[in-house]
Amino acid sequence: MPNIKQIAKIAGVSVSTVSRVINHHAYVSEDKRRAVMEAIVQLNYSRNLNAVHLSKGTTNIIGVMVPSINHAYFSRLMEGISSEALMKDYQLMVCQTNYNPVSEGKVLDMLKMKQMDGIIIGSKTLAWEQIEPFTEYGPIVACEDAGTSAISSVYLDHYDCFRQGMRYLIERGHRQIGFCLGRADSANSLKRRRAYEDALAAIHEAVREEWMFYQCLRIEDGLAVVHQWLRMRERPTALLVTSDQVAAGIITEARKNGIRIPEDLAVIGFDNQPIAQVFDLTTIDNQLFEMGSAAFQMAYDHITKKRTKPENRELGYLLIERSTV
Amino acid sequence: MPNIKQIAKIAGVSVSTVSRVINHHAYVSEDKRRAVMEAIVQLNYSRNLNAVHLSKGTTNIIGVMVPSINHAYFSRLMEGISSEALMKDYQLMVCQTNYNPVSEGKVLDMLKMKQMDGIIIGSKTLAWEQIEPFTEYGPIVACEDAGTSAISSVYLDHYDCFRQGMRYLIERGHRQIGFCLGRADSANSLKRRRAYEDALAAIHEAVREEWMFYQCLRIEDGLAVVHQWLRMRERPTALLVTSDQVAAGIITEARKNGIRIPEDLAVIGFDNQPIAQVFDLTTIDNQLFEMGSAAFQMAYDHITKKRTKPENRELGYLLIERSTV
DNA sequence: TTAATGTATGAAACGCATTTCATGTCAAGG
DNA sequence: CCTTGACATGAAATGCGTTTCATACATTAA
Repeated sequence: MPNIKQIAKIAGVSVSTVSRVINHHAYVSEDKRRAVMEAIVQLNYSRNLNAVHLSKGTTNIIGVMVPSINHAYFSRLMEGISSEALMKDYQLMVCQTNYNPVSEGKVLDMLKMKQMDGIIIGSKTLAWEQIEPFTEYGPIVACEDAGTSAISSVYLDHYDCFRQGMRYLIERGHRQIGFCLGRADSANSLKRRRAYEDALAAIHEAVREEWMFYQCLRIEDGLAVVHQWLRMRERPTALLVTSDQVAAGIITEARKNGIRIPEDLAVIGFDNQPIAQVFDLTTIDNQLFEMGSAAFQMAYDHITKKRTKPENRELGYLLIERSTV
Repeated sequence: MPNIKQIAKIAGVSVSTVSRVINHHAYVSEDKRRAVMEAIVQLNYSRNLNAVHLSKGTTNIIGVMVPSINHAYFSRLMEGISSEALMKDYQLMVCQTNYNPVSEGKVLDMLKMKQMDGIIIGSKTLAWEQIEPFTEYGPIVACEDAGTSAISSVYLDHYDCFRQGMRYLIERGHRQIGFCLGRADSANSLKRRRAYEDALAAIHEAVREEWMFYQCLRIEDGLAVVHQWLRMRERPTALLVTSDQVAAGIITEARKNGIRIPEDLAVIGFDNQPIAQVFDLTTIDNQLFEMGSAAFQMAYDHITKKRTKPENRELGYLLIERSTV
């Protein structure tokens, strides 16, 4: 593989001049520029990016930490990140962690080892305090509320959001309400559960453990929810489901079992994914794509403007009224 | 940021010894090893991976070229790649191309510039001849039939596969059969169309342009198919749909319009994604996950064993009988 | 006892491009 | 005619870890 030195020799110039030509610096005479260009073509030369990265101290790579690559939520989020990264000529290093703390730690280490200029956290299991020290090595932007930590974040208020979903259901006469969440102990889930309990308290309804479904992450998880629902003596008349896919699974299985939507069971989804439109699903749009692109922009700004203090940006959400409530 | 030199100084050894300790080489006395380890902890040292990459000439990074990050097909494929990469301690650089030849070229360039050790092509628009020259810089594995080119590949016989779908429908009495494909001019689509035409010819049925739907990529694309179907005077009684998502969209919209599945319209999907299970959709499982992991393994083998001749591996497929035919 | 091995360690070369600093030329302004 | 700034170019330092080569001592086999 030819290097800059060989180009310099063939073109009859110094390596500095070659570098200037490659990087479009000013102050290179037309003759030499042409000579260099010709040498580059002649030797079929390409820069060794590892040398560039080492020399510059940056890589134009952003790490993306997600528990799973194959999940509608993260796919949409990554699409937002990617679209922005593409425009800024940044590459994405997608790191699947499976919520494994060791894997998550490895991603953080890669930032320290200068393999990437910054990290966007889609979701994680490590505590903020364990992540915080790494902000020293580059911007870390979380796509969830990072609270008072020194981590930047783009997020939405899931308490509010859930409250609004509850309000919407209650206004339409529902009092028997259940929910479907993902990880039981995640910060978001805890907030949602609190919103749920507060909303029920406000209408003097008791909280029932059996109406709370956890580990609802994928479309197929909707089936079990319906089967459990069918076995209950007292059933919720509405479900707040934090994933359109799960909601779609519920609706499909419900219809198969003769359950009318929304008469027998009202459903509100989350994310406003394409599947929600197809199912004519009432859902809360939480702007995942925008969250992804905002997260990238934030990381990018910190890298290029060398900002250090964390930034927090709250995004809005929007209840989309369709036919499942 | 501390470097290996400072560690060496503090530990009272040479940089070679530090490197040996870090890389777990033999022949380092216990005293020095400990001294080095202590210095590393003391200075909170981490290697600069860019220097490592430059020095070693490899990066342990595999590039993944996909048109879209947010698409069930590629998500599943990438999941397969990722699971294998995780085990081998490789990182994934996911490059979204939007089928833009310029973007695709950039990915290939990154291989040449040693930013990655190999490339897995999920799908592309460039011609094989344009890709071939880059195999010189590292293994390129395509997740589609690379024909007689010098590109390695993991693929399945989409002609056969489509023929089998057609046979299944014909055996069940269908003669009016249509299909839904993605890109009209992709190699796979052409093969499928050929299989379709051959199958119809075998039962002496004419080919009808209006029963061929293209650009069917996402769940929402199923709606338009149904609406067109409704407007036809003569309708196909069965559709071969090369995506479970699209099939699910079709089924959902069909049911909404009172079309009975499979009585009025039989549907076969492709991929055997979770959504197919939920919809109890008859589908052809083409082992996307396995394709992804096989592709990674192939790339990995070429990197580590420095093989050069291309390899081609055909995977099987399996028709999953469910209730939509 | 000698030759051959194994263990241990450091100096220096190597991978490659960027960037600062120094130097030099030439034209415009005073 | 001299100063100043724009233009042009190269030498050398810099970023950092890996690896080869040379060296030296301690064993072990012959």
